[in-house]
Amino acid sequence: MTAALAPPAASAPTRDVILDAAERVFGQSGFAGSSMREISAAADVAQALLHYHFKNKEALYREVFHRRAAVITTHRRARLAALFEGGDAPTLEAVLAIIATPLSVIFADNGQDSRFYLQMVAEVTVATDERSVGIVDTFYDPIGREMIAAFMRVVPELSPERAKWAYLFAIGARLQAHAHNHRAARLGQQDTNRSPHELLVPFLAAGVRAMAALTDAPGTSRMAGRKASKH
Amino acid sequence: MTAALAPPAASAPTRDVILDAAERVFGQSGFAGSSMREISAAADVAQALLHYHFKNKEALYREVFHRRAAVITTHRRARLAALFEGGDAPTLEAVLAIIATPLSVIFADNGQDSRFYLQMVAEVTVATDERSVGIVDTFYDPIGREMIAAFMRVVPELSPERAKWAYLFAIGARLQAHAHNHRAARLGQQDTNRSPHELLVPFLAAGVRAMAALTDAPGTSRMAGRKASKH
DNA sequence: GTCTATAGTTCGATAGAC
DNA sequence: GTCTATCGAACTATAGAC
Repeated sequence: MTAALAPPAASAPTRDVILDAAERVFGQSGFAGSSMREISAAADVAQALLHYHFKNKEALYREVFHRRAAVITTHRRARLAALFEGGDAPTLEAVLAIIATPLSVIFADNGQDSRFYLQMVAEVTVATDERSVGIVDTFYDPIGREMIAAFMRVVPELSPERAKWAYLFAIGARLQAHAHNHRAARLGQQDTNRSPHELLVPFLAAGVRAMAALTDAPGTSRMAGRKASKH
Repeated sequence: MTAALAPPAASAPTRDVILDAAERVFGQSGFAGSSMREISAAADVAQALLHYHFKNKEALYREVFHRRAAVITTHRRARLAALFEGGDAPTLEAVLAIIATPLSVIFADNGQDSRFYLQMVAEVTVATDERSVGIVDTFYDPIGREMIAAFMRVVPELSPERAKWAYLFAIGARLQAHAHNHRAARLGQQDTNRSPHELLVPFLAAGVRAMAALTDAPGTSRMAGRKASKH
């Protein structure tokens, strides 16, 4: 990797310095709660430089997502492909483990760098404004559809409708767990436990299987028999 | 209920008109993305009136939470008490159904009124800034602790640690499901299915039981009980 | 590419008439 | 209690020197 062959011939380092700072600030304060001034101060560059490298605030915001999501989607796609290219069917747990994989594993950092990005993901995932919906549609809908399809392949009894909800429940649980950890860390509370990734996968797997086993009648669950989770 | 005995002798109607508008605007655009001007326009009152009835923007924001959360917490507490006052132990499903109960049931509306409020809850629940954390601590931590305690009563094998994660997973899944529905409604997409409340409870119940049945997480036993981490 | 300076807008909050 | 009018601060974005 000689410096002469840097990606687009533009000054990549400064661009990334800005993106790093933007990720930190946006992650902590959200889109509307962050100012270009604050980001430029965090990046230790002039504010005008943000507009030189990126068109405006929203473009900068989107670029932070683009930089990370491209890597994440590639990673997840590769692991999905690896799971299904073998002869035998993978387990539901293996598919869920892809979603539950911490970003620190994907980006090989100590978790500090990708932490704020996950806050940004959480914001756009629960928000319903146009900007947020557009970002999710662009960067996370494609891999989301592939995950839902994978759910149906490893649990054939799962209807498309329920597979969709399974995915949404999984994303929600994962982001909430992260927010809680992030919050605890921010408050300086010592985390008595490790992150709940070991709990998340079994939790979600059992939930998905239960949904697949549900008969259609709503409200008649009565006791929802405990027969056989086939594991 | 004669009008003469209205709650605090202050002009309650106008206050509520403002709170309704604030809920709508805050729910759609978040705290930082909403302006007092926009809220006053939505309420069709002068902007100065917002500052007369509420000290400032943040106080107005908190008051929206206060108005709703008081009712929600009372409702959940009553249902928890009703569950446990009987002689026999309630099911996990019954406890989870309290969390999954739509706000439209609690407030007896058609779901339009409380929809934006749930967006506000989602925002502060995933965010980690001081304002959001403070609101969750004030309005949702108490009932959250009671819910976690209830989990442990109906599933005695559940450790406090895992009960906490179960609660967080449940909240995350519920809010994510709402955001998806809200988003679909905003985009004018017809919802082919009903809200996933019938799916949510069995999903969560199976997940919680699976967590309770887990032997100590694989590969974690070694880390347990070491002295304070040096960080 | 990076800076300083600033134009033009919007914001939260207040003063004061009624 | 409710309004109009406005202040001062903060914001995004751009112009232009280097």
